[in-house]
Amino acid sequence: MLDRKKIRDDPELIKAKLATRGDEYADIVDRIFQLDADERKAQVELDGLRRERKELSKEIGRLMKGGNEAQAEAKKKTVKDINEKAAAVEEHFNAIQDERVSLLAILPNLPDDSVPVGGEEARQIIKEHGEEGSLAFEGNDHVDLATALNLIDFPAAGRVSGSGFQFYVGLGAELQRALINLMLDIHIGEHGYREMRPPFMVKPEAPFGTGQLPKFKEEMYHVFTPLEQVEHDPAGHPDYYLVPTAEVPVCNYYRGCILPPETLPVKLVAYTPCWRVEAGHYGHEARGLRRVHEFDKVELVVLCAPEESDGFLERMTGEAERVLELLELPYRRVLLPTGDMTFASAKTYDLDVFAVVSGEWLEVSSASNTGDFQSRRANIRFRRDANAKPEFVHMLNASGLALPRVVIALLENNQLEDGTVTVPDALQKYMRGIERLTPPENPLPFLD
RNA sequence: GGAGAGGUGGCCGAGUGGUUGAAGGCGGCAGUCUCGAAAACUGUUAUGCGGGUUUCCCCCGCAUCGGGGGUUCGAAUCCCCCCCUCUCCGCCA
Repeated sequence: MLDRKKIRDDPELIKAKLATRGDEYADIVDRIFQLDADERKAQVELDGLRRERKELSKEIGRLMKGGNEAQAEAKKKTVKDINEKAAAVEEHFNAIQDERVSLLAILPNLPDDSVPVGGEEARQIIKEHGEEGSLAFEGNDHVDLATALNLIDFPAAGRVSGSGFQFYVGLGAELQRALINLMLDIHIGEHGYREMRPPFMVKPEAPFGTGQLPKFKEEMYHVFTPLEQVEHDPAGHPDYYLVPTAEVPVCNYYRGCILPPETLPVKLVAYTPCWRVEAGHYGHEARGLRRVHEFDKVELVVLCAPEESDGFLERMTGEAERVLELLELPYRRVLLPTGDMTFASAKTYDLDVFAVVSGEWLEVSSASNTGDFQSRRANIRFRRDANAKPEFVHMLNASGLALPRVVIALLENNQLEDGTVTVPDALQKYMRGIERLTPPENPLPFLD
């Protein structure tokens, strides 16, 4: 959420900055500017009326005590008139405020000045680590490898849940666990994060806080209480969202709170499954593990003082890179341009890994500084000193990492000509010392 | 799922219709005292929005006692709905 005062102070500047993210925002900013002025005018009027009422009511109390009923009754009439007027002003005020708030909620964050302006073509490759490389033989892609090695049963997932889901089987399932544990251990042990296991279903307020709602409602799975219960109890527990990323529950951990001095920075790491609708993506884009409805991810979240967030973005991105280095995967760091960033972000780095057979760079991490955009929405503040005024914290998140595309690169890049796949050193101790993925002696039949 | 109890400021806790945004205590901060500290004493100590002044200094107003709605000239206080917490029983991984 942008600060309404910023729009009040310099609407043209806000319009210019938002124009780099899309052309639909100028009108909204103008409208908010107008509503803000009207709202304040209405508030002054309303506050004045309420003040009058308050004073008169006190006076009535005094008159009643003094036995002066006739005068009291006369004043009551006056207050009733004031109330009628106030009710009308209040209705007007509420209508303006509702519109202003809902418009403000659909404006994205302002991009940081260091972010390149433009669309996909303006992406900047900041850093490359490792070679794109190629295989000395004709390799298989991850779907064929995962199937041949009895790691992932795609047809079974289709039967049970539909496309976009997977059954990880045997070493495939172990590989998932190993990757999750490796990542968690690195971030906890080497990078000083605290692990958190958040709820996987959240109330609508949570994705509002992080910025998925209201604009991107259609990208999350929505879970409803059984109809019978709702009829029985219309107001109770209306709905939940399945978390699209751990960022949603973890960032909302301190929703509505004022953090005492010495609390910051708060560094949290969480593993969760992530659920995404990903509507409209089929074909090559979605083959195998490229784009799925449910996947595993380890996520880093930092809450810090405003002056520290720039530094944390660099650090967190580096921490995600560390995992790729341990996995010995070639990667590059990309600075996203204004038109490519997610709604809440002021600055984002993506990490892409190279998958040799697919011949593509695949996004496995996204590290974003959201500044005070999310903390305003989720109302998370802190005090520098015991008696200092509360300030909004800065919030950052970074995937560290999302598993499916890591698995793609791991399988494709590490395959040998005999069809087996080597396990990187760092991962072996998480996989019972297994050095190579080979077809099991008695595979679980994958049946079409 | 059944029965009961309860939600007030950073914390504890008073308050059942009229200067109560809220007594009292604890904690925090500042000061006095002290070589210093403790103790004691004094003062201060919620958040948001708005207006004025003006720029971070103050003044003023409004709202907020779990959330929402209602009654009333006036609600922390009365009524209704919801949420949450705790205790006991039941059920269950």
